[in-house]
Amino acid sequence: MPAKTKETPTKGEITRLAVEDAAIELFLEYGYHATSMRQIAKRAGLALGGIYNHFKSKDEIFEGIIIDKHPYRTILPAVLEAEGESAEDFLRNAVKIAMRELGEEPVFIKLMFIEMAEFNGKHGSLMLKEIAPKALPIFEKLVKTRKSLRVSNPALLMRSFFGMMISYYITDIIISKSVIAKLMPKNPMDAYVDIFLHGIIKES
Amino acid sequence: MPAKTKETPTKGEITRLAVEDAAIELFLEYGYHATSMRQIAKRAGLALGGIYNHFKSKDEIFEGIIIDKHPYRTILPAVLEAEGESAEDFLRNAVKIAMRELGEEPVFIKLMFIEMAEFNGKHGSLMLKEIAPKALPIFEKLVKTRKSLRVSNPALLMRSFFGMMISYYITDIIISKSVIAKLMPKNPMDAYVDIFLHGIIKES
DNA sequence: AAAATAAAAACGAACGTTCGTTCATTTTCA
DNA sequence: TGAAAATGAACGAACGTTCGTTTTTATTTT
Repeated sequence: MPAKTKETPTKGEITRLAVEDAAIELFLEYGYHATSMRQIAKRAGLALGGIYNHFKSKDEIFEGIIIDKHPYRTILPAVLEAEGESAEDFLRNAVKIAMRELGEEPVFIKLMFIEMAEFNGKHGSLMLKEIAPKALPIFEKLVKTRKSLRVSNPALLMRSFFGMMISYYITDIIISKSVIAKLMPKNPMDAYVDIFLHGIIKES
Repeated sequence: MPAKTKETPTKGEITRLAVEDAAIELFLEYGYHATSMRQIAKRAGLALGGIYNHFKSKDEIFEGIIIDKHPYRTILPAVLEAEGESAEDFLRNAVKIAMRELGEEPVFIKLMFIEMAEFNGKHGSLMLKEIAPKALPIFEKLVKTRKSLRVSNPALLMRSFFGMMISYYITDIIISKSVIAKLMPKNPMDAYVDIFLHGIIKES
């Protein structure tokens, strides 16, 4: 019999996950403070008091969520395995992988809004401290080894890369229900990445 | 005697502004739902009930704020007056003007977070509908007349432009208290705009 | 200019509701 | 058979809003 690596989840673990899933849905829809413990309990399918067998407080639910849904869990490791001959290939692949992991609805991006809007960035440093140390070396290596890069500052390159990703999803949310969305190219993300790589100005 | 263009503000107008100013500060710090009417009243320097002589509800305060602080009020008109021989000059100037109007602390950007996080984009369409119709023609003209542009889709160009601005402020907020901020170039916005204009890849 | 007056503004107690959390108890699970 | 999990009533606190009243302001009339 192998050492117990992954037993069948216990009842408590199932409930705990159900609470987190319910809370995510509600937080994304109404925000953190406008979501009540009663709503969470109802959607998770248990009584109000039952939540407190798995979480000490409402805050702890949110913290549990941002830990479980944190990009360093799945997205970052996947992105770090991106490959490519040139810097351009590498970054294109990295974006593709990140998008695949983020999925259609970028839960983490929206959680970031909530965190910034309702917690004033209280958990922000935690979020960043997990990502930056892992990602920065990649961009440092990129700058050093790929001569095809115009940008020589790794931190700036990293900021620009993540900024591009974030701004894509934000503008997507903002324009998704407007006529502007219909004016976008077929693959807006490809076009977006292309601008990041080559800029908007035609080289003379 | 000139037609009455701007009389001295009445008492009510002064109080109304004081309430909005107090509310902005608190909303930016704690978010909308975590800010109470009592906090707003206290900071504005009047009694709880007094607020309701100027606003019908808490929601109406927020709406009053996003109308007063809306970019189409001051930022957009200023940006639309940007000039420049080439598209690059024009866009560089536009960014400079936008930054000057946004100021050090981009209140509108943070209000946008609150709106997205706590109102699920309820006012979003209003925000966009005011900006897009006014800004899009500028980018259309830009694409048509400036042959130096790689990007031919005006809507994409506009989205990319605003996305770049937004992502600059977001990443600034995120990294401002981390070591990454110290790794940035002297003028990060200039470097950021440069990437937007020319991309990160060196043309062969 | 002073007095009168009606509207606007300010006040703070009070209302009904909802909030997050606790608790004693019962049920389910290992 | 003990521990873990689930229950829902209960608690005190805080919420947005209302209300009757008083004070201040702005305008009109002396």
